[in-house]
Amino acid sequence: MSDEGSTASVNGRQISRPTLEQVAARAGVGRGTVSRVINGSPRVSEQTRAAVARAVAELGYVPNQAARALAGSRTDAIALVIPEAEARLFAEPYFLDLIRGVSAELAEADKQLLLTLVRTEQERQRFEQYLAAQRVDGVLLASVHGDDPLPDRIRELGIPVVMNGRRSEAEPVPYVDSDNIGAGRAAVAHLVGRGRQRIATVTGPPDMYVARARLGGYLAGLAEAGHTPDEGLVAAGDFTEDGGRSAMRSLLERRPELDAVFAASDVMAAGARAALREAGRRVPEDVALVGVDDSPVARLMDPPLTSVRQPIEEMGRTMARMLLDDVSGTLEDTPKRVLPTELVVRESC
Amino acid sequence: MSDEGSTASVNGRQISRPTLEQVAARAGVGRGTVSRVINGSPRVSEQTRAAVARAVAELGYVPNQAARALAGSRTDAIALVIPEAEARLFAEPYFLDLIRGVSAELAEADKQLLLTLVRTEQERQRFEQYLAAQRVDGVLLASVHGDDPLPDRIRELGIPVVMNGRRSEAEPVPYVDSDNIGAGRAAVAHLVGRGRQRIATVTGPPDMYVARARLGGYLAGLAEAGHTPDEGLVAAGDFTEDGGRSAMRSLLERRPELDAVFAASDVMAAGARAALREAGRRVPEDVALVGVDDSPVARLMDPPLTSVRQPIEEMGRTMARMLLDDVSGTLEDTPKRVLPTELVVRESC
DNA sequence: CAACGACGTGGGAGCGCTCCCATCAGGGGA
DNA sequence: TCCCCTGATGGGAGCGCTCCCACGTCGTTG
Repeated sequence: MSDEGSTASVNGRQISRPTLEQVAARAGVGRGTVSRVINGSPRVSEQTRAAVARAVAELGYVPNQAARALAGSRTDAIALVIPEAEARLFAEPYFLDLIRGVSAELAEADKQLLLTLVRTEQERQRFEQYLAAQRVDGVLLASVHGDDPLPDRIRELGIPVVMNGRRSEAEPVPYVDSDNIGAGRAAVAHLVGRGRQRIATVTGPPDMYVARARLGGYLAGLAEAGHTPDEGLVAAGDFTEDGGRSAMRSLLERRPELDAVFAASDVMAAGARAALREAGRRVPEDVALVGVDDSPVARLMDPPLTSVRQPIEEMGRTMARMLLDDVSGTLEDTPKRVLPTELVVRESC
Repeated sequence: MSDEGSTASVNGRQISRPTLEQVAARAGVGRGTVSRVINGSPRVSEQTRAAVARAVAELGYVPNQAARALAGSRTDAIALVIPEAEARLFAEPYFLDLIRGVSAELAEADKQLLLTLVRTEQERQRFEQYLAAQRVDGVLLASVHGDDPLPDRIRELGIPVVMNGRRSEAEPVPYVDSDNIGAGRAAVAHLVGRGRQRIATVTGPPDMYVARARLGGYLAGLAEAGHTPDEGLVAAGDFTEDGGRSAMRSLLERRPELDAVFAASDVMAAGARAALREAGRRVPEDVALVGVDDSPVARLMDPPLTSVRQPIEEMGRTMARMLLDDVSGTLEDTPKRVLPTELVVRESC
């Protein structure tokens, strides 16, 4: 009775899960040999390998993860941390796409995805406890603000991290970002190409690098087209629909003659659209509109919104790959990757 | 050197995590006593408890999760399984809301959320391996089709399961669903109240219970209003925008005189909206439209869409709570919970 | 005044792995 | 023929915890 593996009762019946030891007995080999086979070590003869494989199949053996983690001090799990506030704010499919990419990559590497939505400061601290409890081999961080100390703290704990986006131009922690400057430039270039003269922008909150970068792209685009920048044509939003609406109102008040708007997100573009309709401006006849994200709302807007697409899922995959490399020690130090964006033209300009 | 806890190197420096043993030594008590304090056992004197708490704080002790799982055979982790295909199909925020609810509830109970997106049949099988590896204490299943054997298989493994939605009227596995029949009835009652006479419906795929239930609600609503059902007013979609569009086209062809449509999802309603526009029908003047989900696209449609809201986040919370109860053994057998839906009236009817 | 619970406590015995060292055959070179 | 090296294998020693039994030490009861 003492060597039957762990058991669980199901409707009174006992289901028992075999252990390494039992597989070894069945295959007529030692524990170490079975372990070697399971972990794909080359130091096993072909014959033995086959015998062990047979025993594994016959018993339906699956290694116990907890025991592996304890003995080998690695968990085969990765945490993805998403601040709850952001999950509401952002064009919502963003995080689903990101999760999809991360998940796909981790599945290929046979790693588990631990999803952590962080709501409060208290939960943040609890998250650091999890890390200390050695539940994960590495951490992926989505949507970090400019002054967030978490990435550095995690690194201090000796745990590999990769971020989605960066906190500033000179980000010391490994990250994967999309080309936000390029996004702004592409949008402006397109509007200029359509003959627009007075191009405004609705930006994100200035404490986020992504907002500053898109604004930078907008300014660069204007400069390249020989336009003079005008502060009156820049209004700050906060990545919400309401924010987009009021930013647009203030733009219309200050510069009623504007004929195009680059909104730093589709959601803000939707708000801007509403403000334009209020003011009796037609899109695209009177004012052309471009957003960022190419989210489903862009397709559904009236008229459908031209938008700069980010390769979100690909960012997720890249982050996961970088992190796994870091965990396994095959990583260049502090890598940064910036993925290209792409303008998707629809009827709004 | 042999009793210093596990170590990890960080920039060449060594960070060591204390063990129970070390806390015990520091507090001048035995290992068992520290364990009791950590786990909140009442069988410890107040004085000892305080001494241990101090030692824990001084050393920054955090219990090693792998060791706990191995010795205690529980992982404090729950898996949430989402079929990848569905994640694309559905009104996308659906799963984010669900995740949010689950995550909130698990965080309160100090459990981890393991997110599993299942893409292929192969990944499904790998998931069963994970279960066998005892990585999780229980499983939450989202979006199960009528013939899915997975829920039963998991139960056979002796692992607690709760599903989101059900496979049929007589679902043997614990589940949390929303009142889909009530949703259909509410939509029809509203349309009837607005004087609509020829009310059509675009349904989901008939192999999903949720689709049949909403159709059932539609039929019940008609019956309650004294309307005679007409098969020509029923067209099957597949929960996609395209599906909604072609279903609407066929409805218009068969019953050009229809004056209202109940679409079984917002996404299909968006497709139907497009088909109506094509056909020159105005919404709501010629045809009134109601959807289900109350997703962001409903608000953004033109005109904004009346829709039946499901309490998605609340479903997530309820599922998590039920599962945790099941895991801890404090659960009534095979509980079912059906949460109410709510009509959100906008300009589309 | 002895016997007896109750309570608080210490620590042995695992949980199922990985790591690593010792062992054992063979085969080739001196 | 003997020795050494290589490749394959067995199994001890943990990993850090929980479970549980055994051991005082009291206050209480007959």
